[in-house]
Amino acid sequence: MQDHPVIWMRPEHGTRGPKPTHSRRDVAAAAVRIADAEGIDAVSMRRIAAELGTGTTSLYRYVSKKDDVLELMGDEVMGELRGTALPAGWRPGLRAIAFLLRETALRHPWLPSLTSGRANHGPNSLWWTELTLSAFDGLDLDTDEMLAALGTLSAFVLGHVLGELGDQEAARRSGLTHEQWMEQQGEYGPSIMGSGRYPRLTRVMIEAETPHAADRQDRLFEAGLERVLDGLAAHLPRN
Amino acid sequence: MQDHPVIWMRPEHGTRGPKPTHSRRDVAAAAVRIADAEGIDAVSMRRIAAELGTGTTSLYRYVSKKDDVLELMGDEVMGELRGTALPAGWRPGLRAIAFLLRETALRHPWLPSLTSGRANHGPNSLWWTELTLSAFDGLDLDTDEMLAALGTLSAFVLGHVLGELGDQEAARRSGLTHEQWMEQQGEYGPSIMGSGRYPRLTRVMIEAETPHAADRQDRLFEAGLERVLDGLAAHLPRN
DNA sequence: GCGAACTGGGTACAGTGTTCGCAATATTCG
DNA sequence: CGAATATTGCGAACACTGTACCCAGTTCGC
Repeated sequence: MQDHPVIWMRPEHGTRGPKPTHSRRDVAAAAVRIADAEGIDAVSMRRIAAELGTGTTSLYRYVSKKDDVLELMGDEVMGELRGTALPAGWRPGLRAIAFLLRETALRHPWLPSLTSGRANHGPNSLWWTELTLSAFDGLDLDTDEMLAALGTLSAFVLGHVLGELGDQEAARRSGLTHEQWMEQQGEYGPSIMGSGRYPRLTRVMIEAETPHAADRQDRLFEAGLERVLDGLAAHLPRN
Repeated sequence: MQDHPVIWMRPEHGTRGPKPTHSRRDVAAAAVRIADAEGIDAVSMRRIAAELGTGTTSLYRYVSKKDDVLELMGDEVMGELRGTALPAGWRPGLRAIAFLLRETALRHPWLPSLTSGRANHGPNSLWWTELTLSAFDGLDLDTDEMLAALGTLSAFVLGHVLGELGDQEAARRSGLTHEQWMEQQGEYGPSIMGSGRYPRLTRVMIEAETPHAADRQDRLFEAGLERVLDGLAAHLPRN
């Protein structure tokens, strides 16, 4: 009989031997600290161990594979949302959910690409799921309708945030001005703007105003969110 | 004067020495083949070189870092869409775009997590961008409005597909029945369903019908997509 | 023909996740 | 109280990874 593959089903530690020096939360917190400061690629088992002042392979007493650490990290970050409450009404509730998710993602830019898709089953994540479901309290909706609405909303949020973070990284990795960006954009410099092969793209590159504005992504997110909520509204009760 | 950091701006090869044995497309195609068959983690420089029957470090004649290979892979896959045309009208056009993107992603499950966010500037990707922009032909829309609409749409598609693929992988990695899934779901087996701490989640786990249906994700995608399009419709011309 | 530019590829290095084994330690049982 | 047993910390070792460096061989422009 081997251990359960899901970390949350394994007891954190036995009752027999010496007390462990650290906890899973210590490991998670250390990993989050490293990822926030130096990026997700800096998170290695050796680096975490160094941060905790312990031996590298000692980590495998708390975790059975590196993926478990990532799972712990995801749930650790969701813990930051503990204590928040949702406003009344499904629309304000969903809006709040979307903003909270985006803020959390921007605070920990490594998070979305980490958990993208895969659901986390840690206690904080379960709590968060429970909270999001509470946005529909009192509407007596079909379970499937709720899941569909939440799925659509969080798909948009995840997708938007990934795009936003991708832009941030691209911009940071090669601090370019708008002109340089336009210059190097294409296949072969002139051939994109001049060749006439991409007339619409050329026009967009010339006319687009939004890339200049600092709050561009804020506005894009808000606008997109309202449209998604509009779309959901047609299939949900008035309230 | 060093080489340009963006691969598409570097000439594929010089004019002076011996003709290269392979091309960038060969490298890209080999990498795509490996990723399709064995997953993205199997794509290593040594593995690609073996697939091509060449020396490992010879690849660095075609590419200056592994990230370039990933960029090539992304553009290679977008080439599959060459030759498709969009139906008339913005709504059918956007719908077709969404379906094409999803189908491509499902055909190459490693793609979304690879390019998630970062824009690809290869020729095929530029062509695809041009095509998506053509969905708004004849509406004389503001550039920023077009970008906002396209951004919202593709955020939803990306987010949905990532979730769908995450589910697929989770299901495959531990072929569980619905009951087993429910059993092992929570923090500590009984404590999630029984503790009363997650009443809404408990209800969802019991009632949810969708996880059983084979075409569940198809229907979720279509439903979500229509809602997003509904939301966009409110801010776009009738046609 | 000669030199410059270019390609193929072997070697080497620093890093990675993870397995195994062993000494030290705490708890439980006889 | 021992003795058996479970558990922890951790060093050594292994099979990988990306890639910098070097050099020999090839081909083009002059």
